[in-house]
Amino acid sequence: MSSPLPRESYDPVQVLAERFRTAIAAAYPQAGPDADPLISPSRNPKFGDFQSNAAMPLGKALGIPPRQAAQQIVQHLDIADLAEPLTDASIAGPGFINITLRADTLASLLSRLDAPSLGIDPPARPQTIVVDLCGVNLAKQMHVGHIRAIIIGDTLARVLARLGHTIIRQNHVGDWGLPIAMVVAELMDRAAAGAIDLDRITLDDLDAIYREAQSQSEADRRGLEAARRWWSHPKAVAELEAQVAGADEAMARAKGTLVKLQSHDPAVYAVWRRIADVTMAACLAHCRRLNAIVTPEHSAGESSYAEELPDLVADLESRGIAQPSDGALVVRVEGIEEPCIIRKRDGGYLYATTDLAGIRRRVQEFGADRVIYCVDSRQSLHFQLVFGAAIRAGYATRPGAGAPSLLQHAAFGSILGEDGRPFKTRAGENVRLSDFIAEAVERAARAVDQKNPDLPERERAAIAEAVGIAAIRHADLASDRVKDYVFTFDRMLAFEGNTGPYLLYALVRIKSIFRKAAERLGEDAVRRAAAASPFVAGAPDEKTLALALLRYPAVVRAVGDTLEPHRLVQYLFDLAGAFNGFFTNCPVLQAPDEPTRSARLRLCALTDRVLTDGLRLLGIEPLARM
RNA sequence: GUGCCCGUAGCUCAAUUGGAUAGAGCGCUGCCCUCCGAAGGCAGAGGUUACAGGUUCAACUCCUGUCGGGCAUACCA
Repeated sequence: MSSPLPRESYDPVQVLAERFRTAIAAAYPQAGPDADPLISPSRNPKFGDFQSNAAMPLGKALGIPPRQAAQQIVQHLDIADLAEPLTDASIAGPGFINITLRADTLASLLSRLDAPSLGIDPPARPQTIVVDLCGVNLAKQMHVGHIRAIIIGDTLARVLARLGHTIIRQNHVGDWGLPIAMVVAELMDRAAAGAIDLDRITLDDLDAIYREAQSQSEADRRGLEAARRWWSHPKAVAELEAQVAGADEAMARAKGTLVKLQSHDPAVYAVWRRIADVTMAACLAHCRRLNAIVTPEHSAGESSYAEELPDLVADLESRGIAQPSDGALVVRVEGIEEPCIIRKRDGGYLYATTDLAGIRRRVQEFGADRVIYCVDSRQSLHFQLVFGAAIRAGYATRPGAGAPSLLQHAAFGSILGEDGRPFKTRAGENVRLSDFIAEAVERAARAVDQKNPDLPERERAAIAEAVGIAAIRHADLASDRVKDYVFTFDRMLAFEGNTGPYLLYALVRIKSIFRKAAERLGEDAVRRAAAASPFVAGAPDEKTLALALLRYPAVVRAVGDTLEPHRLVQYLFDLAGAFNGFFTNCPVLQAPDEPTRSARLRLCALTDRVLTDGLRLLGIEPLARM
């Protein structure tokens, strides 16, 4: 079948845009070649498949009634080979031009889409993109708060890689500084006293010690200040002063430990190493279970920047970018009142200092064109300051490049409980990530046992794991990244409506069709039909499905541009819905004739591929049965 | 105090970045399995998009103000 379409065009929006651009240029040469055809899929099927909104701004710019402009455009428009003939009724409202594609156009667009790339071709100039994700701290148990940085970061990395860019994942590990030194010191004491066995220490133990040390030093200090201000009962103050003296002593000891750590004192370093190993083993295991690609090679601790910091600060100071302020050293960023503090009065460095070193390494050593930080939205001021400082310092510019690389904070909101407050256990504690995942999988297991008790137990367990993880990832990606979202297990694992399992289920139905088809028609016949039958998009549900499929490449690109995974989730929900409509109204194996059956088999195969591709971008592993 | 983010159906969320009558899911009321998996589909009810102005052919979307909520605000990460 010879097609009138340009070879490379699978996207109806682009094909139509080209034709409209030509028509506009012919009708209104004075509008210039840049006049935007404003093609978009129609929201409402009764307005056809696509619409052009070009006439309104054009009419405005040229002082012509928009409907008249629309008529002029239509008169010069040559799309008879693609679309149903345009009539007076095609121009609606203030000047919308409605287009309904011909069934054979849809068929040939679908066959273009049905290439290995699924319409997502490598960019002219692939970028190197660093994605900062996960972000754990040593000696701290992971909790639900971490899943967003893992899941969103992993998804964005997958999408950008799919778009053909080179991705460098970076798990920025908080493994340095006084808090860690305190844990090291405490651990060494306890080990020396024979109270613990370093070889058998768990992350839970470390977490407990960390929190003890942390709360002690902070609470005492705050208590003393409050006491001085409010009570000022001499005895109470004296008592607290004694406690703070104890805390100060612990602090002094931690500082000593930190110095030894920095000089790689073997005994101290070994304990620190042990803490890092225990923490990272747990972290990477969690990531793996969540289907997030984070490995040791992706992990760079703050410790790896420690030695660069004095030189970095000296560099900023000598070039006059950093200036003293109130004893500290700061970088001023235009338009922001707060300064970016890079060295404390006592000479210590801060996380902003480390992040500056991080940007320098990522841009200048790794050659990043773009650095994306998947971090909590509460850090947004911090990143504004650090980005501003890095750009001022030139650290964000690749050697030889004219302009700074793109630094982006892909900020995300918090996970809230049903009461609208941060998601916590009944006791008010953070929900441990392991408990959280376990509950999701357990609930999924109950559903699988109930709905499909005949499957072997092993398979049921594997399905429950996949469904539970799918539900978690979907829930975390489904709504607008920057907003907080309200989480409940009940809703997430109701398995109805826009959930992970719904998407998996649509795919399971497709797989089931192919299983049955292979039984009845033979594997080879099915494979041939699925790979090469002419597409047909005549029935309404076939057409809806076809239009949904054709949107896929543009959606993936939009996610890469906006860093908003919920667009892909929403799209896949639409696609799954379109397939479910097709499934109920367009029998495949019972199709009225052989050509229809083959065409539908191919449509199923393409839907399978797009759905699978999209789910994988979300880090959701497809299933054959559930 | 200042800055940033947010306010959409009873609940949880969308709205192709300024386009037509604001859409889904849950819940509610009814249907649809002798037919490829009902974790599905179809239909119904449910809205002054917090409020008041403004910008324009067109505003949930942009601007100003008010109210309400969250977060952040110099030496912790």
